Order: sequence, then C-alpha cells, then structure tokens
Amino acid sequence: MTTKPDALPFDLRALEIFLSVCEAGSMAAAARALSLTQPAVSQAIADLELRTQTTLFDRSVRPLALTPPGGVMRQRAAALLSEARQIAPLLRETVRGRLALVRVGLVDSLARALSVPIATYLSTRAEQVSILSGLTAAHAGALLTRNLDLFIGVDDLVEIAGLERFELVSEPYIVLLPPGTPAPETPAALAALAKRLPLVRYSARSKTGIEIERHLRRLGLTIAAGPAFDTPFGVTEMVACGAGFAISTPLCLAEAALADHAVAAAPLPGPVFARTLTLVARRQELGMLAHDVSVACRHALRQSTLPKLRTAMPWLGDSLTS
Amino acid sequence: MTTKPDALPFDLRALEIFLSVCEAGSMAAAARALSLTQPAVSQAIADLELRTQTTLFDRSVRPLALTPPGGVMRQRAAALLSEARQIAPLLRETVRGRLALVRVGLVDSLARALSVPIATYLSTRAEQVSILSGLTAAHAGALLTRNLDLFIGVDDLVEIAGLERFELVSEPYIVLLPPGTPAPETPAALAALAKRLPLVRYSARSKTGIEIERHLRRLGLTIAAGPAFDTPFGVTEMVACGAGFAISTPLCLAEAALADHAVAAAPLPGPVFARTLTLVARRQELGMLAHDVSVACRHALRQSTLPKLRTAMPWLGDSLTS
DNA sequence: CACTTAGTATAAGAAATAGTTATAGTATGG
DNA sequence: CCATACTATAACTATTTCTTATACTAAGTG
Repeated sequence: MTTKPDALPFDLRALEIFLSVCEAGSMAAAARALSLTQPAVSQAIADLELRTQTTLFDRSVRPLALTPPGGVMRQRAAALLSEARQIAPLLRETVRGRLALVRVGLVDSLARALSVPIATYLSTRAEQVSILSGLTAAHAGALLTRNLDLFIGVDDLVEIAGLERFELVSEPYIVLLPPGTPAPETPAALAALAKRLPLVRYSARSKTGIEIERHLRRLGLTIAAGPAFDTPFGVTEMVACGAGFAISTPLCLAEAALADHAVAAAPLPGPVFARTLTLVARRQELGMLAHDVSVACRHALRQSTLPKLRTAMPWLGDSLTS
Repeated sequence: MTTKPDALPFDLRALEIFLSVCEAGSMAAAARALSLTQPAVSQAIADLELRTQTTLFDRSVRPLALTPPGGVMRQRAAALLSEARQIAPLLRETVRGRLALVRVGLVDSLARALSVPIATYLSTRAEQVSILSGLTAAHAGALLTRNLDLFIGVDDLVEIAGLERFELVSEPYIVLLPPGTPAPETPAALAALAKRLPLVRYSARSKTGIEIERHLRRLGLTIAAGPAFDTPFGVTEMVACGAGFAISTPLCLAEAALADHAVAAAPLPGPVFARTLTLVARRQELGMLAHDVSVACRHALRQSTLPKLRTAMPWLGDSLTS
C-alpha cells in the first residue's frame, strides 16, 4: 500500500547518512560531519525507518543506541555502500573483451577436483576470479539474483527459462561404511544395517541430502534421525570415525580426501540411483565462456579425478560417465 | 571537481532504470515498463554515464547494445540491487540478541580444519552463517569494508586500529619434497636443490607467498621462477607429482590432504621462520562472539589437526604451538 | 531511394524530494 | 532544578526528477 511491492526501500544517500550517525554516535554530530543540518539527518533516519518498517535507533538513551535491527542494518548498509563505491572505478578499468570479474559457485563435492582447473582457466579470461564453494541451493539462488555468473552443482534448474546448461559428469550414489563393515547387498540388508549403525546424512539444506531422503522413502525405508552435515568432508569423516554409515557418491568421497581405506565404499543396493553435476549460467551473458569452462572442467575430471575413482572402485563401471 | 571524492556515484533508482533498459532492450520500452516517459529514462542513463564517466550503451545500433563497461555495470548493478532489496525483510526478521548473518573469511590453509567447527559453533549464535575461503589479503580488505565480520588468516593488521585479534596457532615453515628426495640440511643445500628442481611457489597475491620470498631474499637465495598457486592444494599437488619442491607449512600440508607419503616434509634449514594464524574482527561490534569463535577454533585444532601433524612430523617439536 | 516506424536527445516547465530555518520537546549531568 | 546538548516537527526553499514538446537518428519497406 504505502509503496509498490518492488519499490526500492531506500536509496544509497539514506544509508550513507545512517552510517554516519552510527559512527558519530548522534544525529547532530553526523549532521556536522556531513555538512547538513540536524533536521535533515533526523528526517532521513525517520524516513528510512518508515520505509523499512523498523526502528533502527533507541532514542530513549543517550548516546543513541542501535536496536538489533539497527545493528543488522549497519552491517548490511556498510557492505552495500562499499560495493557501490567500487563499481564506477571498476567500469573505467574494464578492458575491451575481457571480463572484470567472474564469480563461480562450485558445489562442495567438486571443490578439490575443480577449483584449481577453473581458477587456472578463468584467469586467462577475466581480471578477477572468485570461486565460492557451498551448497547448490545457495548458488542457484545467487545465480538468479545475479550474485553469481555461473555455478556447478546438482540442480540444473530445468524449471527456469533463459539459462544454459552443460552436463559435466554423472555418478551413482554409493554406500560408505566404516572399514570392516560388510556391504549390504539388498535394500533389506541396508535397512538391517540402519538398525545397528546410525545413518550419517547430508543435511536437508543440501540437494543431495533431499534426493537421498526421497530415494529412501521410495524404497520404503524409514531410518532414524542421525547426525547431518552440509559437506562431504563432514559426512565422510564421521563414517571414518566409525560413527555411522552414509549414502554418498564417488566424487563426494574423493572430495573428502581421507586416507585410503579410511572408509569402505560399496554399491548402493536397489534400483539405479544417480546424480548429474551440471554447469548452469544465464544464457547470452557470458558468450562462449560458460561452454569453455565446462570443457575445461570435463577435461580436468577425465584427466585426473575419474581415473582415480575407477581404480579405487572398479565396480563403478560405466555408471560413472562424463 | 565534478563531485566530492567520496560522493556516491549514483543512486539505486538509476541502477534500477539501467537494468530495466538492459532487459527491455530499449529506453522507450524500459520507460513503458517503469511507467515513466522516454526522456526520463534517457536522462537517467545519460546522468549515470556522466557520473561513472563511462559509456554504457552503444547508441549507434538498434536494438541498443551494451558496451563492455555496460556489461560489467549490468552484472554489478543486478547484484547490488538484489542485496539492497533483501535488507528490509532481513531487518524485520531480526530477533533480539541473535545475529542475522555472520560472514567469516577463512584462509585456505585452515579451510578443512576449521570450516566444519566454525559452522557448527556459529549456527548456535546466528541465523545464517557464511564462510568464505580464500586469500587473507582479500579477507582483510573485506573486513575493513565490512563485507566480512571476522577473518582467520596470516595477517593480524597490526597497523589498523579498532580491531581485536586472537592468536590461534603458530607454525614453522617447512620444505615439501617429492618422495625419495633427500632433505636439504643447510640453506646452501636448499640453493643446490633449487638448481635441480623448480620451486613451486605460493603466488605473490598470497601473504604466505610474499613472506616466503622475503625470507629467501634475506637468506641471499635467488631462485628461478617456477609455477605458482594460490592454494595449498595446488602447491602440494605439484610437489606430489614430482614437478618441483616447495616451501610451505604443516597446516597447508594438512589442508591439501594428499595420501600419506605422497610428499615428504622436512624442516626448513636456516634461521627460525614461522607464521601465526590470527582471528581478526572489528572491536565492539560482535560482543564476545569473536573471542568465542577463537576458543572454538583453538579447541578444534588441538583436538584434531595438531596431534595428526605432530605424529606425521615429530621433529616439529614445540615450534608448532596453539 | 523516399518514406515510415520506432527509437534517442535536448529544452523548458511542473511535480516531487531533499534540504533549510525556526521552534518545541527530551535525556543527562551538575 | 536547571543548563546543556540533543531529537522531532512544522513550514518554507532549493534541488532534483520527471513530464511535455520537439528535433534528430537508425533500420526496415515498397
């Protein structure tokens, strides 16, 4: 009502004034620092509070105190302003045909395998390269809000138009067991195993974790809650400690990079259950760059990571494809 | 002259209009989409170009084309606006006493050792936790511009006031060699080794790389240029391949997590040369949080990483301290 | 090629916004 | 309780942003 739903809640000038008040400790002092009058600052802050529908300062004490939302605002406003100030110089530095900054999201399971190849390849194509590891869900959101230029992950965002996708590798899910534990040969054996040993999960924040839960439900298996981790390292380490077993993948196992035989790997019994890692970018914004990165990644995987996995787990056969 | 040096180069409204033009493909179409008149859009874009001192669109073709700086502007403007729009809802969600978001920079050499403990600990203290691995230089800059709340790295920023620092661990530099290579016992032997085998370096962008170069100069050693990497994994992997030797540290070796005996480690001959990893935060903004994180980190290191290093490299003695 | 169409640029005035001065009210310290 | 230094509100002014009006330009069409 007050404003259109997509209207901007403030402008940068208001944030600048707000931060000045935070630093100066009072509106009057901020006004002096900014060469404004005190009412101008007072109004700007009041307007900012109105637009964000929050109270930023506690006026009942002096010197002025930040409320909890005010503290968050200070944190975010400072970040936003510093980014804004970087933009203009960056534009002027931009050299024809060379990107100033490429931001890549890389799913944790490929961080070790691909961060070096991606960084090496992109450094020939961009001034600055930023590679963030993490969960695909976060990266997918960041791509859509343009906080990332491309990501590699386990979700190809089929439902979103205007993206381009390059499949890098497909791999089956596997079972990870503490050394010496016999491998379950059937889904029933898996269920029996889960009675003796907790299942170490990927957290429900990760796409892999969600997929695994769904698969277990399809198999009709209900397995008691156990520890959950976001990263392959966390899950694998827990299994290595003997604290449980896990459903994971060959690349996740490679990512954890534990000592040989620290955990045992076995095929996942039951119907075929696999995942595909895909490079996703917005169409027509990076030219051929996304395609070229996908080629470099596939090359790096075929040269180095996949042969190692095939040696360590010969039973993978051609379920591991690139 | 045109504007004060610290003046804002633009307003969020201008970026909104700019992005609308990018999407619509023409200023006239953008004006319709925004319920403005065409001259309003034309003026806003002209003003934005004037303030940033760039040309964003190529008007000599239709439909309007983005110039290279225009492309960068699109990328950055979209990111900035999406962040700006997130702020107000975030403020309203803020619960008393609990931080909405804590952003941590973690030096690559501790990424494996500490990302899980930090994430686990902070999830009890904040709604959302963001951990970025990378180079300390980038994190130090990000802390000062408030894009990070705290970082753990190899620079304690002594020259900057208003920060608080917590030392986590000190470790000596060591030599990494391909398996079977005899360890150099003296600086002279190190120089001789460098004649036979290239030195794999940490890049000059990393603080560690800079420190190592300085130390070599102090020793009077000039070593021919070889390959350089930003990350411990890159450097260690090269040595494991037999492509050279490296000067590194125990924690970097642990971070690379190669198989046992994939590389040989030996003391660095010559005078004592060590580094200290420190947690740095802005004073008085996070309360006790920075201190509490440092305690959690030191605990995690003493429990898990340091004992392993002492076992693998018993000659470290008490040069490795926490 | 003239000619239409859909677009961009510029000038001048209207509307909205951000600033000012003036003044009343409030927290804190002597 | 009073002095001081601050914040809030009202009314006015200056500046900026947007509109109308009009001239100019790129690209397609017969």
